[in-house]
Amino acid sequence: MEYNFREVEKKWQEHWAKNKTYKTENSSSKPKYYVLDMFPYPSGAGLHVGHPLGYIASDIFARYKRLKGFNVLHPMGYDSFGLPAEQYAIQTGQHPEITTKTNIARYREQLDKIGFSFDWDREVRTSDPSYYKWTQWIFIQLFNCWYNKKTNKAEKIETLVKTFETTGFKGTEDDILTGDLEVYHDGFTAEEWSGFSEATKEQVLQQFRLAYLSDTMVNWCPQLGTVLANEEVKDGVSERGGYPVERKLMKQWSLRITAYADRLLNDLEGIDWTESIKEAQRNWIGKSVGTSIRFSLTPGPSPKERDNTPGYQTANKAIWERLKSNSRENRKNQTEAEELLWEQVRDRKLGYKIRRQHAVDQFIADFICLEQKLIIEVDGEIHNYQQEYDEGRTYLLEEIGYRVIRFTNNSVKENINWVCDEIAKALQSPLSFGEGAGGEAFVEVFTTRPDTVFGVSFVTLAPEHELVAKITTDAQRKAVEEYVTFAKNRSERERMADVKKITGVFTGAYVAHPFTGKKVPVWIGDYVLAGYGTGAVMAVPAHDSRDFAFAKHFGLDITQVILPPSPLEKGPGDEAYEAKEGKLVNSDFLDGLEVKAAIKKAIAVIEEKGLGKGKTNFRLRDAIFGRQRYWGEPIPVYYKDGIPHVLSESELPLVLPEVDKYLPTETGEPPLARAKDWKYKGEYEYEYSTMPGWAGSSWYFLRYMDAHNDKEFASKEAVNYWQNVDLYMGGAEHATGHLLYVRFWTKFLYDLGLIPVIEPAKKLINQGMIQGRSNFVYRLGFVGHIENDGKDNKIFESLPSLFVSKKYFDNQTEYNTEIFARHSKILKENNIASLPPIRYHVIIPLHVDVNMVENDVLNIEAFKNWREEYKNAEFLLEDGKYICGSEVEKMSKSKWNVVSPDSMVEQYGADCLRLYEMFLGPLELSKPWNTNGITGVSNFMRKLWRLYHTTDWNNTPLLWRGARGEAISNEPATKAELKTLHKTIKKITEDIDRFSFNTSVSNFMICVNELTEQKCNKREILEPLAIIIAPYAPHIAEELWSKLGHRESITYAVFPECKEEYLVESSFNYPVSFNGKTRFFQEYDRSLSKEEIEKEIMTLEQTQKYLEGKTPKKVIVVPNKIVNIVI
RNA sequence: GCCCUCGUGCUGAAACUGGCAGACAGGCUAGACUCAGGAUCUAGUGUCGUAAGACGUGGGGGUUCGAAUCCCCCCGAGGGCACCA
Repeated sequence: MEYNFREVEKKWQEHWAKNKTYKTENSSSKPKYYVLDMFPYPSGAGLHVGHPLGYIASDIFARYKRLKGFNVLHPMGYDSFGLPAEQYAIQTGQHPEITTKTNIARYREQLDKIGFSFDWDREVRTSDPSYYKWTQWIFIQLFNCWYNKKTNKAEKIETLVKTFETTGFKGTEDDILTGDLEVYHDGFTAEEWSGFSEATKEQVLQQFRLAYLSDTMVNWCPQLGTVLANEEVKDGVSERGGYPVERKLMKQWSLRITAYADRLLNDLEGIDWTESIKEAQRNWIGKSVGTSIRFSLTPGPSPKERDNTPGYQTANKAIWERLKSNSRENRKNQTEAEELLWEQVRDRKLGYKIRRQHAVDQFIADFICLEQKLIIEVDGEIHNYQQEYDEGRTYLLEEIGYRVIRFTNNSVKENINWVCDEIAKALQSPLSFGEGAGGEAFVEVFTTRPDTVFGVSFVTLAPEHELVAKITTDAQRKAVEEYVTFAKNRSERERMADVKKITGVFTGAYVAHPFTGKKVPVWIGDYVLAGYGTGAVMAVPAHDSRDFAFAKHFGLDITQVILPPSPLEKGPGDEAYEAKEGKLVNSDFLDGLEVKAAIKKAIAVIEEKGLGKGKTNFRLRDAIFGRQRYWGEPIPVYYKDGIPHVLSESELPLVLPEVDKYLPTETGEPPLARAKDWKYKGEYEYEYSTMPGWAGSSWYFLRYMDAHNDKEFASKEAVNYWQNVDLYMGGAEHATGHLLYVRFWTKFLYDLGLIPVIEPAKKLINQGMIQGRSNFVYRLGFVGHIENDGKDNKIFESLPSLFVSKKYFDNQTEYNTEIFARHSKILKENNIASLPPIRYHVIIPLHVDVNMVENDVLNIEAFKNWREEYKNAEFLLEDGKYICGSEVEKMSKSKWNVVSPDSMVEQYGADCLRLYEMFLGPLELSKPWNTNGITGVSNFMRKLWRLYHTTDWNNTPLLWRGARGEAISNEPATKAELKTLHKTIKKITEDIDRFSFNTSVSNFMICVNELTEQKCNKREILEPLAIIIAPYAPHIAEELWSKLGHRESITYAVFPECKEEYLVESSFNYPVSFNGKTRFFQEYDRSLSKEEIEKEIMTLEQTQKYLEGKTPKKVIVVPNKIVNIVI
C-alpha cells in the first residue's frame, strides 16, 4: 500500500481539530514553554511558500517540546489593522473589516493545511474591540505616566504633580526631566504651580507624559494621507507603497520611547537574539557619550575690520540725501513725548547708546539702539490711521534684523517709568546680539571628542539653528539667507542622496575658543543636523572626516592635535585621522595624553570651568503614535476646552465608528471626523487620528496568555505562569520597528508592576526570506524606421506582439537580422504596406507568471490565454522552445513569482512541504525558492512508509497485514538497529536544540536508509522512530503510530532518550596521517593508551612506507580521534 | 563611510567544540526494468591525471603536529545605519 498523503493528512487534521489536541491550559505540573511566531498581517495575497518557513520551524520546536514533557503555549492570531485593507477600502468602498475577515479566513485555511499545532482557542485579532480595548487601556496607562529619571522607571503622573506641588520645577537642568525632551520650558516654584490654570498645568504635564500631544516635525506622506514613524520611512519614501515623504510640523500624539533608550540598549545584553538584530537596534538607538561645550559669542570684529561702511550708516544709500534732510527736520520737530523719552535714554542711561531720528534702510526710526538692533517707536494719534503702513514698516525692519517696539504718546507721558523699564528689558533680552553680541551669549555644541577641542578651527551650525538669524552680520546676511532658504527647500531625500555635495556659508560671526580665547569663525552647513545634539558642532577637520571635507572645500584651517601611534600612509593634509588612538599635541593641558585619557581629562576640565557638561545623546526619537487613517485603534482621548482627556477604563473600548468614506474630510481632517454624532458624552470631540499598525502588535504576546479575559489585558496568574516568550520566530524586517516597540511596552508594563518580565522574548531566531524566482518574456517593444513620424508607431502597436526567446535578448546585435526578418514577416502577414527598413529596436523584458513556465520553458498556449492582448502573439523560438529569462527577487504578486504553499501541499502533501522547507538549508539563510530537491524528500516519505509496511524487501510492497500492526515484529532489535536508532535520536536532539532543522531531515534520511538496509521491522525501533519524526512530519507519524496500535495521539508521547551504551564501540578506526595528510586507517581498542597506540603504529608496515626511512620528529595521538606523525 | 552576516562541488548544503572536506539530497552520466515516464532499481560523479599521485573550502599571509573552522590584510555578496558630531 503506497502512502496516500491526501487521505492521511485530511484525516488527522480533522482529528486534531475535533479533539482540540493542541489546547493548552494555564496551569500544569509540567514546566512551561512559550513558542511564538511573528504576528501575520492577513494580506489579500494569502500565504506564499516563504511565510510558513518560520511557522514550520517553530511548530517543530513546539511539538518537540511537548514530546519532551513541556506545557507548550503555541498560539496564532492576526495583526489585522493596517494600511493595505484600508487602501483597498478606499478603492472599492468595501469596509476594511469585510476584506480583513475574508483574508483571515483564507490564511486560516492555508495554515490548517500545513498541519500546525496552534491552540486556536487563543486566537486574537488586533482589530477586534475585545482586543483593542486593552490596547487603548495600555495607551491610557502611558498617558497617565511619566518617566522618573531618579527611580529610572515609569510612575503615575500623580507623583510628578506632587513634586510640583511641593518643590516646583527648576527648568531644563532639573533631573526630573526625561531624557530627550524636545521642548524646553522654564522652571516654576510650587506656589506658581498651584496658581497655574488647568490648561497651563496640562501643558506642562504634556512635557512629561509617556503618551503626549505636541507639535513635532513628522514624516508626512501626502499620497497615503498620513504621518509615518521613522522606521516606516526608507530612503525618503514610505516603506509601504514607496511614496515620497516630507517633513512637516504637526500636532501629534507621540510615545516617549526615548525615556527607555538606555534600558532598551542595555537589556540587549541579556537576551539571546541574533547579533544582526541586536546590532540594528543598537544602531537605531544610537547612543553617544560626550560632552557639551559652550563657545561664547565674541564681540564681532570692529566695524573697520569687517566692512568699510561704519556701523551707524544703516540707511539705504540710494535715498540717503532725502532721508538726511527728513531726519534733521524731524529732530527739530520732536513731539512732547519724544522729548520726554529722549531725556530718559540719552547718554547711555539705560546702558546702551541710543540715537534718535536715525535713518535705517528706507525709514527713519524714532529711537534706535544699533548695538542691540532695537528700534523704539513713539506713535501719536495719527498711528491709528496708518496702522497698516506701520505694520509693513515693522515687517521690513524685522526682515533686516531689527526688533521694533512701540509706545503711544500717552503711555510715555503718563507712565514714563514703565516705558523705560520695557525698553531696558528689551535691551537686556538675549534675543538679539548679532554683531555686538557678547557676554552671556554662546553657541553650545555637542561632541564625543572633547579631547580634540584644541583642534577646533570653526564651529558649524545647522541651517535651522535658532542663532543663525541673530548672529549673522549684515555683510553676510544675504548669503546666509539664500543658503538657509536653499537648505530648507532641499528635501530630506535630496539631502540624503547628495551626501557628497558640500554646501555651507560663513555667518560673519565669531565665537571665542573656550580655552585659548582665539577667534573661531561660525559657519552654517547642512551636514549638521538640527535635530541631533545641539544642532551645532565644533569642527575639528584634522580628526573628523566631515569637518575635514568642509574645511578643504572652503579653505579653512586644519590643526592637527593627535599624533597617530604609527605614521600614516597618507599625510595629515589628505584625510582626517579619526581613530581614537595616539597622543595629543598642540593641546595645552592635554599634551602627551593618550586619546582615551584626554577625553576624560577634557570633560573634567570643561565641567570644572563650567564650560559644559558631560552628556549622552541618543539618535532614537520619540515614536509618533497618530495616523490620519481609519482602519486602526481609535485613540481613547477627547478634548475639553482644547485639553486632551483620556477615557476611563469603564468607557472602553472606544469602538471604531462607521464612516461614509474612508477618506479625509474636505477640510483635511482624518476619516474619523466623518463619523456622525461621534462625540464624547455627545459634547466633546474625540481624537480623530488612530493608532499606528504597531500598537496592537506591541503586546500581543501577553494577550495569548489569557486571550478571553474581559477584566484585564491578562490575569496576574497567566502572566506569572507564562512569563515571557521562550522562543520567538520572526523576520529580520521588524528589527527596528515592532521588536523595539514590543520591548518598550514590556518594560513599561513591568514598571507598573503588571508583568514580571522586562523583555518579551528570551530567544529570537529570524528565519531567512524565501525569495522568488521570477521569469521574463521579451517583447519587441519599439521598432524605429527611417522615417519615424509616429504614424509608424501606430502601425506597430496595431500588430500582434512579438516575443523573442532569451538568446535574442541576450545577444541582440548578433540576431538583429533574424528579429527584423520576423518583424517584416508579421508586417506582410498583416497586410501592412511596406514600411521603410528598420533601423533600431527595443526589447522589453516583462514578468510572466512562473506557473506558466517550467524549467524556464514557456507554456506558450497558457501564455496566449493569460491575457486578451497576447491571444495572437507571435514567438521567435530557439530550438523549438521559448526560453524565459529569470532573476531572483522578492516574492510578490506584482512580480508574478509567487508560489503558494497550497499547490505544494496539493502535489506532495503537507509533511513533505514541511520537511522540504526545512531541508532547503539553514533557517536563517535567505534563499530563492526552487523545488529541485523536493522529489528527494518525497521519496524519503515513501521509504519511511514502506519501512513500516513491508517485510518483503524484493521491491514488491506487501499490504499492511491488519490494523493492529502484526507486520511489526516484537522481537528484540539487533545491535546494529539499536545503534542506528540511538545515533539518530542523539543527532536529532542536538539538531533541534540548536535549530539546525536541515541536518535533522538529512539524519532521518540516513536513519531510514540504514534501517531499510537492515530490513528492520522491530517495534522496539519503529515506535521511537515515529515519535522523533512526529514534530517534523506529524500526519504520517500519527498514522503510523495509530497503526502500531496506539489510541492516543502521538503529540503527547514521550520523546525517547538516547542510550549511549548502544553507541559505544569497543574499537576506533584511527585515521593515520603524516604531516596532517591522512594516509591509511588502523583500528585499535578504545581502551588503548596513547603510548600503546604510538608503539603499535610504529610497527606497522604502512607506517614504515610513509616514513621513507626517516625517524618521526613527533607522534601525536589523540585518543579516539586521530594519529598524526610529523616527519 | 561605519557596523553586522556570509563566501565550501554543477545546485541546496554538511562538517557543532581546530582532527578523514563535500554527509544527505537534487542534477548529470551509464546501465537495468518498462507500452510509456517527470515511476522504480543499480553504479559512478570535487578538479587535474590512463594511473600512481598531486591539488583543492573567495585571494594572500600567519598561529598550530594539524585550519573550511582561530588571527591579520585584501576581494566579493547580502543586510542594517548613514553627514548622528
